[in-house]
Amino acid sequence: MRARLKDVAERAGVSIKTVSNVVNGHPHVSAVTRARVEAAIAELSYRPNLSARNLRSGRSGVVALAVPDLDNPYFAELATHVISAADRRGWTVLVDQTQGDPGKERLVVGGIRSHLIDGLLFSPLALTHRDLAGREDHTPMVLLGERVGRRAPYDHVGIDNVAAARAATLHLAERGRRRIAALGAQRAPSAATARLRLKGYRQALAACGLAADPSLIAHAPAWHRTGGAEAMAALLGPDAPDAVFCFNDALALGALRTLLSRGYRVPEDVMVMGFDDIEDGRFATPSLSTVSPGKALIAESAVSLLADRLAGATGEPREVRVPHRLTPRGSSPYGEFP
Amino acid sequence: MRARLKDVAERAGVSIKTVSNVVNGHPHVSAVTRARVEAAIAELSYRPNLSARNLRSGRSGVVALAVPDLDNPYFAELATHVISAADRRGWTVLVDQTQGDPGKERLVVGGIRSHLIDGLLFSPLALTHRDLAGREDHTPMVLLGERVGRRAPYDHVGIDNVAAARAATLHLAERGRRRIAALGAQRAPSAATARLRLKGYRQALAACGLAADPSLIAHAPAWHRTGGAEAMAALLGPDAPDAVFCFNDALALGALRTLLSRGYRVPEDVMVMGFDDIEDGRFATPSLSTVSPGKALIAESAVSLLADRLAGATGEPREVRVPHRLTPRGSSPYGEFP
DNA sequence: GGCCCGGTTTACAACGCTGTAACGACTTTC
DNA sequence: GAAAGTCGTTACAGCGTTGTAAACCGGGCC
Repeated sequence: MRARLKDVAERAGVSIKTVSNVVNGHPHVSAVTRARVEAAIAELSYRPNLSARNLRSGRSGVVALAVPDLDNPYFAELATHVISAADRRGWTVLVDQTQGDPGKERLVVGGIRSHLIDGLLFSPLALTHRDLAGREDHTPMVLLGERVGRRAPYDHVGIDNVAAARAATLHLAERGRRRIAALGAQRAPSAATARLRLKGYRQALAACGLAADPSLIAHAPAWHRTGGAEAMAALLGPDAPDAVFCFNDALALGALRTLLSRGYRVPEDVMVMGFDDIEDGRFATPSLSTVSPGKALIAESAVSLLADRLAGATGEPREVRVPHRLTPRGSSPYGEFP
Repeated sequence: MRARLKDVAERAGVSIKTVSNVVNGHPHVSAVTRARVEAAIAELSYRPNLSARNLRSGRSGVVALAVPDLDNPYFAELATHVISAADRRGWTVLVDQTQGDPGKERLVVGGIRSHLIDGLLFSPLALTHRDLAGREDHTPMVLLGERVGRRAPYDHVGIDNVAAARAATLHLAERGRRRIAALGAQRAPSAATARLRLKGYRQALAACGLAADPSLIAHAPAWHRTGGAEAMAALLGPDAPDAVFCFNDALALGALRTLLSRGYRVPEDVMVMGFDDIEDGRFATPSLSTVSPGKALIAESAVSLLADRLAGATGEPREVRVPHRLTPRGSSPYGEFP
């Protein structure tokens, strides 16, 4: 059987509480006693029982990260950063996959694991502010990605999607492209990110005096490669675009594949721009231009906001805007084309 | 404050234990009482305190999954399957990233979270059987990937790497290639997977009567895209290979990039074969031929083995070999080339 | 009517830990 | 030399839950 405080105490010839004090690094323990206790701890290879500690203290040292899907490289990369940031604070991360399913998302915010976790980092996909408004669980929560409703009383970390999408579109226009398509529009009421990126795209067109041709807007119900490949196919034809701004990198990689397999040259015939800066894009051929959202900083900010709440901060919900960066690569290069 | 059993009991006018019985679905609770208790539970939106339950029962319902890095698409995809498989059994998954660091790996198997988790699924990278042999923690553990040492007393799930590598190499030889390179060899004593795949490669060459040219074996200290790109560059030159078997898909995608950017045609000049069947490979141009290791089945088997141990199974360590499949795609197609 | 039996409900203790308060021994201060 | 403080250590209670064992209650049987 595993050793308990009691066993260590008996072995060291002190009281249980003294062992507890040593374990927790309390002051007012004499050097001699401390040494004896530490020896006993080592001999029995004692480890604190976290369940008991949690029960007593109400804290578990575990935070949950709920994302749609770790298959998605963006979330996988975000998760590594969150785990690192949490680790730096001595926390462990428990990962929930919601699959973007409203039911599962509701379970997560409803506190399905509430007694196990101290806080929740949640990247919602399907839930609207309505769902969050009625939240009964009181575990601190920080929202990642798009803000869900203007009034949701939760800390939020995200980027300025409108500005980023505008910059990405302008980047294509600056390279002389006139028929710039947008790929990844969505109709669902919860698709806030898609709406904002489309808005930025339209602002950029307007700023350049380019007409907003509705046939250049391609919808994609899900933002993965297959959807990008299909949506790109729908854009091609007699009036094919000369550039396409995809609302994320997965869509862009799918689009790239369709373009190349149909004999289009990238970037010469069609420039491609993504969003997210996932590792794969860097190694595509040609390498994928993209918007880099600073994932490490997003993760760090989110964990930091949560840390404040766990430390008892009660003020107004805070809004963190993490800066983004345009990262031009081979699919939209500077310079001349033949 | 959050409701406890006691609060529900008072509201329903019964004892604490009766509420506990209802919550746990015990028999011998009258329909009337059950209904009253359930109403009270709903009104107070009671949720069991998992810490207390764990303390009492010694079970947490949490299993840990320790992988080198979620950034790596192979592990990200594996993680999604593990999380799903665990979810089906009502378990939650806590993810640890070891970064392939021996120190962190040792912490994980040493039981750093032992009181928090019921079991451990561990995909070792750096640890050898020596490290595992002295394991003191008694949390059930199942090893994923390469077997660490022949005698480690742990259940293990993996694929037949030698056979898979042999099949992949033969596949290239069958398409008429004679100078087939291997990319991803490693010298570290812990690099069991690399050794086995190299062995399969050599067996295939021998079976075809092809000479084993040492200059065709490229080393890569880490199996990511950058390493693949660099190793591929080292293989090129006057005696460039006409096919390359990469020990995983990330290496292959890096190699692909080097080949294309240097003007080689794939598959005409050089065929490329990967290993792992990650999503990215499917969307590369050309799409990447690979070995599919059945990740869903690996995850399911591992969770199932762990479930048996948690249920008290004590027999000999079990060895599960999950079948693999050769998945030819554009980078090594059937048919003729100009 | 008393007794036993089965289903239903309950009191109690314990899981391992830590905050509180109090204790004893020793030092400092007037 | 007595009072006041300081330091190191301890006893105790309680966090919310569940297993155990015992109490309770009504119906069927002798």
